[in-house]
Amino acid sequence: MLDSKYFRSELAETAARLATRGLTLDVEKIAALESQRRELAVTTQDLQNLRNTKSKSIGQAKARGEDIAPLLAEVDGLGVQLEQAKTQLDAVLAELESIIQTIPNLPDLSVPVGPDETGNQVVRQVGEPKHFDFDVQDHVALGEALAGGLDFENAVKITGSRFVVMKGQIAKLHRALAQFMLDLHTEQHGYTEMYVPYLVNKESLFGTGQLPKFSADLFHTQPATEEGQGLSLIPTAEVPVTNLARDRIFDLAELPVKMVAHTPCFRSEAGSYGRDTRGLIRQHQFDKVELVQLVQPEQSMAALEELTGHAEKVLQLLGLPYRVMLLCTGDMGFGSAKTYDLEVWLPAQNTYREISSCSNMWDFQARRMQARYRPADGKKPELLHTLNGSGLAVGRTLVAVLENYQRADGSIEIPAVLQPYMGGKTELR
RNA sequence: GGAGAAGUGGCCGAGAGGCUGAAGGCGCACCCCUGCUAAGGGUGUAUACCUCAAAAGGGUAUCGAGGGUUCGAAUCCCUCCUUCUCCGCCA
Repeated sequence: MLDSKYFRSELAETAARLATRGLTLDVEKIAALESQRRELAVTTQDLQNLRNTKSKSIGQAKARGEDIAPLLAEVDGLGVQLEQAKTQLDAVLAELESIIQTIPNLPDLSVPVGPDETGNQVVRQVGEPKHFDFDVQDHVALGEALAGGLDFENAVKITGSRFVVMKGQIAKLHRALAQFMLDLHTEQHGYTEMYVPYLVNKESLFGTGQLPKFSADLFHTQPATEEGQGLSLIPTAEVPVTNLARDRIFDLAELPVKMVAHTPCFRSEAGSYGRDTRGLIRQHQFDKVELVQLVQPEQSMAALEELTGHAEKVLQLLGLPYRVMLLCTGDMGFGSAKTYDLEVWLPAQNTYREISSCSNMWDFQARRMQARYRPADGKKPELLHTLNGSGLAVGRTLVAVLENYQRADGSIEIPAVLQPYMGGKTELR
């Protein structure tokens, strides 16, 4: 959520910056609501003040044993006036809230302006796409041919489309990838491993920005038990992990907080049917290792570079060619001020595909969550900055490993860093 | 799931319709005293918003959450949430 003070005082500037994201603000309407709010707030507070003062004098008069009837007469009607003012104020506040809650974050000034993904910039390209002297197969063909592999048919039977069953050595490779990532981030990059709930409440979804606007992208439980009522499956570990900071005030010494969690992610992807229907790329359920950092504001941009580097390290160690994209204003997510996407080379698609998205959310989520830190003893708490990034999406990493490490006979070489996690095995066949 | 008890500031803990944004203690910060240390004394110590050019000052809200009663609610009533104890069930 944007800072309402800044929002109201720099309405034109805000509107201009949001326009780069393709969003048109109804500036006049907002300004009108804002001045109404101001007026009604003052009226309400004045009435409350009057009521409090009168009530106090009634109390005092009563204590002295005086007749309070005339005082009560004075107060008569005050309650009704107050209630009216308050009702009006609440209505205006609710309208303003609903507007500001659905406004995305302001892009950082270093973000290129562009309409959609065509405006993204390649920041760097690491590793060279490997040359294959045979016809490459895609991960579906490779995975289904392996003994103990990817099984899409049975997933359809037991659940539906866009789910997968993994069996045997592929299931193990999938697990190995997640273990490898977790170990790397905890042992080399200083993150604390977290195990978190996969079902979250509305407050959490509001905190990270999924609600109220993106309810349709989520799976909501239609609960069999009362306990489950109103909970939703997490679309990313970012939700539970970042919300650990909700309603908290951190000491400066505690920052930065760096957390990593491996969780399944559930997305209904309502608008995306027809895209990537084949294979593991776009699933309703997938595993992801998520990095989250809570930092003081001055350090968030440096932290974004660091966090992106941590995600890149996974690709480097796996020997997967990739490139880093700086997303333009038109392609960024709702809460992000600046986002780098990592795109891994997929030989079968002959292109780079997103495998990680690393974002600096600035104070956008922190404001929704009231996640703060105390800059110094005795100083007022300030909003901290939150960052998150995939490190990496496990399913897509599996795709990348299968496709990039395939051999002419359909067997798969296991990258060296994964072999310890595979009981020393060097290949799948 | 059944039966009880409880949720107050950074923490502990009083308060049981008005004089309570909240006694007292601990902790913390600053100051004084003490040649060090220990002990002692003093002052201060929530958050958000509004008003004000800023500061000072003033105002409003907040005692788990939301409603209600009342001129007035931390205090009374209702609903919900959470925690604890005992029983049951379970991984």
